[in-house]
Amino acid sequence: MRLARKPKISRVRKARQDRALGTVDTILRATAHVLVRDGYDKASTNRIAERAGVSIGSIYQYFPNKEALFGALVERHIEEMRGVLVSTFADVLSKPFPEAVRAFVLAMIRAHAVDPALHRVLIEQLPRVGSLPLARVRDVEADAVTLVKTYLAHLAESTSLVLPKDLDVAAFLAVTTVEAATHKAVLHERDLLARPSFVDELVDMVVRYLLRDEAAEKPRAPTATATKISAPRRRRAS
Amino acid sequence: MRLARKPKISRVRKARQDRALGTVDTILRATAHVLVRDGYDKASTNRIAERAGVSIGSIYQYFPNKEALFGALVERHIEEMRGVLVSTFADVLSKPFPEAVRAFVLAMIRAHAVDPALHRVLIEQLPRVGSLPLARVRDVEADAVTLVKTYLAHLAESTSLVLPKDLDVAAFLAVTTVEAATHKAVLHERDLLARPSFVDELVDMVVRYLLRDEAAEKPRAPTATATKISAPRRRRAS
DNA sequence: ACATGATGTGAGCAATAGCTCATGTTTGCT
DNA sequence: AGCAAACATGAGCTATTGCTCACATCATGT
Repeated sequence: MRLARKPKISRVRKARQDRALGTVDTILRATAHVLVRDGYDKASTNRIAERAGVSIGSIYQYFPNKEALFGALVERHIEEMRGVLVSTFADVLSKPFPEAVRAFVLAMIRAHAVDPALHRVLIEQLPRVGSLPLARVRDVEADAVTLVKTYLAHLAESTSLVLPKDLDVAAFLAVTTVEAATHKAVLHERDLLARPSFVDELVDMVVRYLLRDEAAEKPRAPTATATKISAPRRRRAS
Repeated sequence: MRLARKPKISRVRKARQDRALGTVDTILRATAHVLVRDGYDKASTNRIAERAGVSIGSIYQYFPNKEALFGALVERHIEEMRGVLVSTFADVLSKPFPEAVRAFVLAMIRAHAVDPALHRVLIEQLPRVGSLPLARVRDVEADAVTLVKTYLAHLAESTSLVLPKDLDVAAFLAVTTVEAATHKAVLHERDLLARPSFVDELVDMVVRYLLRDEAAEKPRAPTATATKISAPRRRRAS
């Protein structure tokens, strides 16, 4: 209600003792819990404090305001998903093409499976938490697009594979497609997701699109070769 | 804040006179305006009334509560987009395959261009408005998937085209892909959207995926034939 | 043992939200 | 013209929110 007021003095402490670290973690867990259970509207700071078994004062000891509290939660969740993604990307990039796509898809599914319920609420209500967390998500997505684009460029140079001309659009479409499909499937179409054909088809779709050769006829075509590529730029340490 | 209270008596009027119809329209316009300008959190009923140049009382004359107000706005917007979509679908279905896909993509872009700013806020904050409007959006999407699936089934029967085996997944992927790509492009990647290659590539992707023939080599392949198909089921009159 | 800063508490305040209702104004009908 | 119903008003009520601050407790070094 009163998010507009300028902070007079930074009264916010950083946790220095173990006890405090624990409190911060408890608060964030409670935030996630209440958010998932009651939705953003009902997730008042008082309620969160109650759930955490902590006084409201403690929350404002470590977070300047409600927005920062939710921001921290978002940041945490993004880093978790990002961790899953990045840790898989390393060997994704060294695989032959169709397998790399499959690994990419599987990584995306795993990343979305970290905490689906929280992920859902976060995605659905992210902008309400301020513009910063939303920007962070776009950063991650932009990173992915850049990565894929670079990967495709390397592929085009070092192999005989025929790729789309407009790699900007191609990378955007590939990432958007995989992200959207896994996102929607994990959140709303668990039965489709459970079918083996789901991953197969999604991989098939992306491979068929990116590969303009008779090599695309069989996903297992041994035409593609391995390519190393630089890791995605990090904005800060995880 | 006080959405939980049970309605004692339906005090809500239906607009019968022209003046009232105008008031309702003014209120909804103001709701959209404030929502886009200030975001959902700041979009209080008092503020909306002020913007509309109408007293708060008037709002509660036609909407039982804030949720219903936003619900009505969502309903309106959905019907508008749906109108654009459905009106294009008629001739989409009578076209040869690759052209049908292109028309479908263009229709989706047009639908998202109805009121992008409002669409954005609505999408981003929809769930907060209650579960009903969100369900309506899913209905529309589910309709699209069903429609595409039926279309594909007819295609498979009446032509020699080779399609994916799992039509459920195929239809889901096709709709999700086109929806997500156009949605993200319209909202966040206007520069990509502006390139001619955007539509070309998106169409190409879907066509290549759905068509497992040498017929897919050239999007303009004259192999595909026209097929008529029933219109999407409506839930209520527009 | 004691001092000092880090940590934790919770009653309560100012602001604002959604919403009501007593009252006034306009419209349509005879 | 006159009347009833539809329409419109807005001061103000209550609930609740985000947040403060004076104070208590704990952890640690000396």
